[in-house]
Amino acid sequence: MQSAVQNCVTCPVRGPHCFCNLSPATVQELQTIGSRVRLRPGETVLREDSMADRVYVVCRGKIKLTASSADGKLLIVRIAGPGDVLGLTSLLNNVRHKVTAETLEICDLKAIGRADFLAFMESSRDVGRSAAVSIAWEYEGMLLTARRLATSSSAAGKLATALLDWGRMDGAGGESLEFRMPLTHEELGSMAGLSRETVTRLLGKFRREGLVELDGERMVLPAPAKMESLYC
Amino acid sequence: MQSAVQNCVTCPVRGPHCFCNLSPATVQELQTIGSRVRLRPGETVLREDSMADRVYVVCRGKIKLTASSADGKLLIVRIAGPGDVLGLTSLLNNVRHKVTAETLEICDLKAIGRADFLAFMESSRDVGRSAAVSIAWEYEGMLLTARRLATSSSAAGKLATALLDWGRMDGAGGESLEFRMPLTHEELGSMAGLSRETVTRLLGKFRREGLVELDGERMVLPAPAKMESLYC
DNA sequence: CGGTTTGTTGATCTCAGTCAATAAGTGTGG
DNA sequence: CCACACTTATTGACTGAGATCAACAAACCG
Repeated sequence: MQSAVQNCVTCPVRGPHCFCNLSPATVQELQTIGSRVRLRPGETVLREDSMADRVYVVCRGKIKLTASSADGKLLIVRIAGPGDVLGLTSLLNNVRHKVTAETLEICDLKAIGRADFLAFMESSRDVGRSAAVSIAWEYEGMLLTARRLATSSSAAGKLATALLDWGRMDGAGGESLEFRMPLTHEELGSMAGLSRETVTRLLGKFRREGLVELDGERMVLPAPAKMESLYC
Repeated sequence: MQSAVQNCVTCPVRGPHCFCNLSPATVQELQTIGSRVRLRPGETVLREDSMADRVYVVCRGKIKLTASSADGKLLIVRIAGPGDVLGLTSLLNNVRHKVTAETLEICDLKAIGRADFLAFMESSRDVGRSAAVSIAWEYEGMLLTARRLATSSSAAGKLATALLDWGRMDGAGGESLEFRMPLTHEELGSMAGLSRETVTRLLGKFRREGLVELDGERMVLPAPAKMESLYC
């Protein structure tokens, strides 16, 4: 039980789009509110259509966000990581959640009730700013997703763009992109709006063309530029 | 030249997701910064790939936001109206614009330079909050768009969902949705990810089925629930 | 072990994109 | 007012990409 991130003040998670990127005084205050939660892989953090009565700050682990349509088809919205906030947009809009969040790994979260969070936002001016930056970052990602879905006409284009987006978000920014790909073909299909079988076929094609290398969960895109020019 | 909205303090635009929904003192300050711009229909407010060096608050008129892919296909992101802010997410993320904004009518805008806006945000705590709420609202809309694009498999589903989304955003919330539809078939196609011809065919089909009534720019969806259950 | 999820490949079929031709509307200038 | 150009809408025919169905292999797991 020692390894949970216990202290916002000493926590090293401070990316540029990280919600916790606050002034020292405000971090102190953040430390005093909310409660810590530890979840095992596969647990549900928040559920579509439920009321947004609290927000969760991700301290450790990755969390899959999905949105579903009436007939059960899924869209993988994004994979949230440390520094992200879950449920914030729904809470601010005072509407029900439109996404389901499910842990992929062991996760540490900080849960903050609605009233506490709003009070926190009123109390320090950098909270609103940080929330805005955080949501703005999510928004830009969502925009890329929507554009990809709307404008890539071919299945190859959709899958290639989805892989490139993922790799650029997750991996190092070198010439060849290398990253973990924990999703099944079915889930990749959900991201790109394709069927499971089509994902299999296309990955095979990409591999034969030398655009994708696969080794278990490890995925490498050796020539992202070429991939983009060919299919996107 | 009298009709331009000249004063933030007396301006009546104060929706729940409106950026200008600020405390009186902050509105006073807003009034003192930035400069007013009037644009005619069809003019460009901001351009994809340009730097986000200012934000625009929409005071009057409607503005079409589009995102384009490498091969020139368009996605209509949304139609912005009074109280919306343009360019805010790009400015906060310090990246180039990912959308192009073009006026549909005569528009009054308030332009605020990057530095001024950031200073404004630092000066009053409700600015950050209001910005966060504003972006959160855009985010939710973007999420709906992406979900629609990803999960509606059939063309009819995509178009029906696009029309329903549009009507619910724009029109009254009664049993039958009635609203202005200023978009051409081509543009509707861009919203839903369809070709122009398919839009024509589907609108004809919907009309024959009594799901859509058209009279010039006026569009009525007499049975949104039925439409949703049939196609979404 | 058996059962379930995941990956792979082939065959078929349908939906919607594309091409083409035409009509209808809209504005412009003579 | 008409001729003209241009945009937008409409309909038909064709075709191809990808979903679906089906069968099976491989991995995973209690």
